[in-house]
Amino acid sequence: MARSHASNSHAGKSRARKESYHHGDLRQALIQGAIALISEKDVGSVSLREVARRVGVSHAAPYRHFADKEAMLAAVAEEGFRGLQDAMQAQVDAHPNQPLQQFNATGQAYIDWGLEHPAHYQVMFGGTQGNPETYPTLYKTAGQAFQVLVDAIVRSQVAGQIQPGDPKQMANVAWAMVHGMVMLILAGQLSPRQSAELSEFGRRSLLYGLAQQPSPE
Amino acid sequence: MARSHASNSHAGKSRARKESYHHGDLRQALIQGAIALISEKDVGSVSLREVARRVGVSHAAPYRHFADKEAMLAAVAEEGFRGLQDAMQAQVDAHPNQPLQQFNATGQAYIDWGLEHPAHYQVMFGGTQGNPETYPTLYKTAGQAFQVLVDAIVRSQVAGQIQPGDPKQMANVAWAMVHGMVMLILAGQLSPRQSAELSEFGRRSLLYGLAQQPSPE
DNA sequence: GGATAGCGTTGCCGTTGTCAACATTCGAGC
DNA sequence: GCTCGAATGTTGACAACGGCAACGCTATCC
Repeated sequence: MARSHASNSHAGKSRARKESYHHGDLRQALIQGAIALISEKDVGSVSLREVARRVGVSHAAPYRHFADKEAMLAAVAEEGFRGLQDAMQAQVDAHPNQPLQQFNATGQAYIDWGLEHPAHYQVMFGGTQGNPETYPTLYKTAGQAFQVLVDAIVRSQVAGQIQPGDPKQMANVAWAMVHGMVMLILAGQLSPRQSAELSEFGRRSLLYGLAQQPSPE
Repeated sequence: MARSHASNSHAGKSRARKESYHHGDLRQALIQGAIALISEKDVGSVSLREVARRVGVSHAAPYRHFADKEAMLAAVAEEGFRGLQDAMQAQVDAHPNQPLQQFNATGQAYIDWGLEHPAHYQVMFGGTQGNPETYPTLYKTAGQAFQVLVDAIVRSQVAGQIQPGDPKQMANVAWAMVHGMVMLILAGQLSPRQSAELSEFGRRSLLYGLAQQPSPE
């Protein structure tokens, strides 16, 4: 629309989308296009060709950047883990010097992120799991997100607000809990209001336990 | 093996696979074939046509029994929930009059089942979730499996081994936990030995809590 | 300024999900 | 027992898809 009289004379990148044969950063454009597409339709019905169409390149162009469709989805998943990590880290930063608050808020941020990006979340966990060797950077990125949780637990332990014990194991348990809650809620068995109650209930259950008597076995 | 000399002379169903035009129970055969196929290859690379081939019918035959591929996978998922429920119920039966043991064993049975049927498990949770209306029997079957857990919690409450409170909510939390653990383990981040440790650690965390001090907030 | 490698395109292949038209069989009512 | 309709299964077709090969454009580096 707005055709400014200012000639975008500077050659370089400002021309951006002009019909240049080369795209500049197609790889990133494909990932973003795929994320957009996935959030509109469901995961299964996403095709490499439609992503390419959306971005405005030919159907085979993606193969210059990804070995196959699975590799592209792995990149999408990786991007998801980055977003998830950012959301969790933001809560850590929002509660300085309050380790247990950080732990709680981090878990809630995880749940919220999953519920806000259901399809993307499914790509992150429904896809190619099993062999970390196949997509090492994906594996590494997921591990970094996980580390945010571990760190919050360690700080809570130092502050005496969480029991001593292997923080990684504790983080596994906490992660399992929030992950399971996201899946259950996405499975459609709970209303949004019930979801909020569940997350609070889950938080308390994990921290303080369900058992009546403290003697194990 | 044991080939009895008893002639299967009675015409009817015993002939089973004879080249009859009609299959007898194609629907069930397709479901079983799909389960077999899924457990061999991975979930995504399962095609309706290959299932049909495997069962020995034409590529369009499945459409007499399922609206589309998704509906067939929903039936596969439903079958999975039945198996899962059976595995859990077996543990309940194995520990009569020991409610908390039932609760623990039920959770472990859930995890074991998921780890033993990874691909099938992914169909159950990776697939068409969201609108219970679409596949009501699937929704109902999943709910029945869930109920096994709820019942075990109620009995534990009656026995004074689990705190009073909404058992359904508690079951949600427990389900989230075991489900999350299965997903984490299937994601390949843990060795089998670590998995066993995790499940025990998770059980204790859920029952007795992670927090150092019992005062909330 | 010409080679070269990176990036994108076109064209093609086999496979898939799905539909429509046709064939076979089973079972109910005469 | 025969006929006829409803189930059930088959064949053939179509568009879309993932993936490969062969080719074209263009930026860069000597």
